Amino acid sequence: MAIPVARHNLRVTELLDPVLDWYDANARDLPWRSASATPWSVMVSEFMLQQTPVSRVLPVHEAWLERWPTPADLAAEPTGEAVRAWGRLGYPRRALRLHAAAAAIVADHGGEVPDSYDDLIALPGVGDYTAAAIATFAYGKRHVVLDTNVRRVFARTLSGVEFPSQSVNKAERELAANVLPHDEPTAATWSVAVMELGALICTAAKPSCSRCPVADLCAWRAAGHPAYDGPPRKVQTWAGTDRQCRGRLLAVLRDADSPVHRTRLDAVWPDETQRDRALASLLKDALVVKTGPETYALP
DNA sequence: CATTCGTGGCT
DNA sequence: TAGCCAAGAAT
Repeated sequence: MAIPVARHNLRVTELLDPVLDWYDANARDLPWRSASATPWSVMVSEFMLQQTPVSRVLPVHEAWLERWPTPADLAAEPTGEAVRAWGRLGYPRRALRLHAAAAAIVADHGGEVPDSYDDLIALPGVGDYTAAAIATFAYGKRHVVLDTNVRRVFARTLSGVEFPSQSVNKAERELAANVLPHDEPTAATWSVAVMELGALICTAAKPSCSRCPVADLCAWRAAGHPAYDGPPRKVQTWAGTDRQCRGRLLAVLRDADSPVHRTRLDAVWPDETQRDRALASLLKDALVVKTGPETYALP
C-alpha cells in the first residue's frame, strides 16, 4: 500500500497546478460560488444539487433565496410551502429535509448554518458529501469532498479505470485523503476544481480529453481508455413505477391552491392499487396531508 | 450493502 | 428510441 500511495502523492503534485489553473480560467460563475454567497445559500444549493443538474437548480435556487434569505425565514413557513417552491426539481423529500434542517438550525444553532462537519451531518438530509461540501465551500474548511464527479476524476486520472465502484470504499476514501492539499484554502479550491473538471470535461459519457488540463497525466488515458469492466451499473426504471405515480399525484397538489378532491388524483393514474399505494406512501412521508374525508393537500 | 426516492435533457 | 445521466441520503 505504501508504494501506490507514494505514487499517488507524486501524481497529485503534478495534477495540482494544472487543475487549479484550469479552474481559475474555466469555472462557471454560479451564484453559490459568488463572494457574497451566504452559508445558507451554499447549503440550499447542496440540497438542490443532490442528483439534480445545475441548469435545473439555478432558477429554483434564486427564487428560494429571495423568498427565504435565512434558515429562520424558511423554518417559519409550513413545510408544504417548501414542497411547493421545490417545484419539479425531483426527490421532493429533500424539500422537507431542508425545511427540517432549517428548523434545527434555528433551534440548536442560533439560526446560523453550523461550520463543523459533525454539526452539519447531524442535520436532516445532510450526509457525508453534503456535510463536507458545506464545511468546505461555505467555511473554507479542509475535508475530503467525494461526490460523483470527484470519484470519476480520481478513478480515471489516478486509478486508470473508467468508473469508480458503486459505493465509496475505504481505499478510495484514503486515496482522496492522500491527494487532498494540506492547507485549508488550497484544499477547498482543489475540491471544487476537481468537481468542476468532472462536471465539464471528465464527464461520464463523453469526456473531452482534448480539452483536459491533465490529459497527459491521466492513468486511464495512458492505458488506452480501457472500457469499464465492473459489475453492471444500475439503471433505474421510470415508466410505470411508484415514483412516477407519486410524482403525478404530488404535481396535482403542488399546482392547486386549495385542497383537492380524490377524484382529481384518480384522474392522473389509472391503476387504482398502485395509486392507493403511492398516496399512502406520500402521506407516510408527510409530503401530503388528508384534509377531509376525500380531500388532500400539501402539508 | 442494496433499494428507494423525481425529473428532464441528451444521444 | 430507450436508456443514460445528473454536487446523495435514508433505511
